[in-house]
Amino acid sequence: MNKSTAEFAPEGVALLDYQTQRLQGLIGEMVHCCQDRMIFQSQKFDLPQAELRCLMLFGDERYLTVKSIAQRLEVAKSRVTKILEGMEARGLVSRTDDPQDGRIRLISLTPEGRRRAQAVGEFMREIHQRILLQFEGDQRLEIIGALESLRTAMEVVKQGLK
Amino acid sequence: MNKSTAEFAPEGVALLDYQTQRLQGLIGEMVHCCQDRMIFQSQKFDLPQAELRCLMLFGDERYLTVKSIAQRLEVAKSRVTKILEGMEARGLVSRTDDPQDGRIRLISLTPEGRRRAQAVGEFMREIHQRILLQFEGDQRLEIIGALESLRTAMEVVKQGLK
DNA sequence: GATATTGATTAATACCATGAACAAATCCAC
DNA sequence: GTGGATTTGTTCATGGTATTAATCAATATC
Repeated sequence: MNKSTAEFAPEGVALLDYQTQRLQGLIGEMVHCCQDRMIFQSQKFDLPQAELRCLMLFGDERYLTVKSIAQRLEVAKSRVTKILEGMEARGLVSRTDDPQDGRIRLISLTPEGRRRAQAVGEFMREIHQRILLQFEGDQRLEIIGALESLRTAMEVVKQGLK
Repeated sequence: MNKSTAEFAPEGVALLDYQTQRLQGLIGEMVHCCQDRMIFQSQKFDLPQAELRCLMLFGDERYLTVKSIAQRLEVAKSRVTKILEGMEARGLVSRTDDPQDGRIRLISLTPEGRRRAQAVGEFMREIHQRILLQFEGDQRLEIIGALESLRTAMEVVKQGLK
């Protein structure tokens, strides 16, 4: 690093502190931006955030159980019961009893639920594509690469917490 | 791009779709990681997330008002009243009447509040420094640069939504 | 067949957040 | 300076998010 730029680009410990603060700020802004987007989505599709998240779990899978939904959303089963209550009231999911196992309730999307899920998925894809399209091909690779490294580093630190 | 790697690195529209999905996934993982960290912090410092966020608003400033806190936290004033109620019960803030303007309540951190704020700030700095320290100097610059570009691109797209 | 386990629901509790209605203080215009 | 508008903060009703403990029915295990 060029020593003549010391006034603007700190060195040594000062540099690390500076970069740490910068990283903290940038991550905070990104997260904040994503949260705003989720609120926007929730309003645009007129669904509580939790129901939206639940809606997007049914990728190819025809049926899910309360337990599997709870695991994927990382919430308690009782929370899922509440969420499904709302979604059923909106006609997005239907519950049927498993003929093989009477304890299990099979949750599936209604046609309306599938339509909504597809619309939301398309919207999310659109958003992220628009972000990417602001960059040239090479820069896209760089950014994705950097993000991947960062994500891994963050998970490592998170594991260290536990 | 080398055509012989087409099986693993898609081209053209397929490449864009692939990168879009990748970006979406990575951003999602990062946000999720941050949210987990906030839950961890909340437990570690035995404070609700909203109170933690509020605690960190008092940087140098001696006094804040309910209104200014509401603006910074981007929540309704009535929410701030509730948050401060909790913080006061924990002995983190004190409210005094403004001698100049009887409508205004001046909110300030108690010594205990300042201690807590400092501890939380130190913890956050530590976390982000640990993330950075997993990279070499050059890579740190790259990642921060990429993150900055990405942040800006995300804000641009967000503005386009509105 | 008695007991343990599993899957789902219910109820109690707590946190996050908003909007409407309100009271008190201040501002401002005349 | 009095009267109306604005500003500041609180209270209240409501709704979304999420957990834990208790419970119940069905299944699995022995």
